[in-house]
Amino acid sequence: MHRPQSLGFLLKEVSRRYVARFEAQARAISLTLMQCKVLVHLERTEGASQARLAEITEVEPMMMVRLLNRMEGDKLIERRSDPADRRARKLYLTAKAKPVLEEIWRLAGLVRGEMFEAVPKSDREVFARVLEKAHRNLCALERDPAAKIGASRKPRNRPQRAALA
Amino acid sequence: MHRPQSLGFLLKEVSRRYVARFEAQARAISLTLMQCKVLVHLERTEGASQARLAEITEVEPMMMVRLLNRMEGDKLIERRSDPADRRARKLYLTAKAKPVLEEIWRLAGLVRGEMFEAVPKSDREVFARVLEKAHRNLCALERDPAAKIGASRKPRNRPQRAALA
DNA sequence: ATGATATAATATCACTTGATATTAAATCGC
DNA sequence: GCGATTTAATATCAAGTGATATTATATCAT
Repeated sequence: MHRPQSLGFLLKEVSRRYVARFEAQARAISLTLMQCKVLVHLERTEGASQARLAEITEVEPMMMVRLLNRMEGDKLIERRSDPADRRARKLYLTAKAKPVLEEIWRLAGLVRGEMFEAVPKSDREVFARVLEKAHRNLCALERDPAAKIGASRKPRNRPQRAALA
Repeated sequence: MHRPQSLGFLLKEVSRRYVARFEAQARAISLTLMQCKVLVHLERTEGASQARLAEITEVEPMMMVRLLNRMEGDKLIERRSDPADRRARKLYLTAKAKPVLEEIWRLAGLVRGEMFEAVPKSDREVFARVLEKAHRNLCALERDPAAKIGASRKPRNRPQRAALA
């Protein structure tokens, strides 16, 4: 247990455990981390369309539809039709969402504290800066067609059907 | 784009993009990151059972079955029955796996370099240390029943079926 | 030794997630 | 203005993933 491993494997593992921990704590408000993320971003962009919010939160549009369906049912958000674009729906938080947002921030701080237990402040700051830089680097690679990558399909985990050829 | 956000949200996002980038590069060898992780760990524990390898790699046993089914079909690993325990199957790398492992390490280094582009070495080291500490902290929380967490189910993203009551 | 319990591997099923298709309405080129 | 293209939201379907059940075998307590 705890043996050092490739940084990439570790990064994925820490992320997975962080999400699990956050969601364990967030069960009291019955929200997933993604739902919380959407609420947090929506607070700063009320009136945005689903497409805009999907872009900001880096969530697939179809996933956004599902998250919003759920949260609309929970009366946390409202979809109002946009008079300027009859395709779009403008998004708003409900009054019920306000205290939920406070709780989200409380939980975020709580779990961050648990994760960084015994990590000095200066190290946390370096960590945050590196993480932000890594994010920018990876985003740039995604947009940039520079790094040549083959065009084949993503590999599967399950055994492929035995090729009958 | 790139606006600062909660560290937890960011962590998940960076992890997701790292995995996507790694797997884009790994398409040439038709392996997912999880498959690579299993191979890497298996190299150091040849002869281990599936349960043992699942434990080491922090992969669910059922997922391990599926990964191994796939990789056995690809002739990267072998399952041999254990004479000392007729339930278990001991795992071994095939000759075909050796060059694949070298390629995995090459890709891991490549993508790490891309991710940490323009990040000074000392910051990378701090980042790695903090990540390892965060991992240990989160692992401890999982085992430890200390932090009281409710017993309800994980919330769903999809709208729950309208309760007919 | 023998029944009770635990463990290894796997099957099954339900739920999640991602890719693609669909539909309606906007915008663009002319 | 009008057809071609793009975009917003959503539906549909296939594949991934996790929880639990299953089966065979091992271990433990007596």
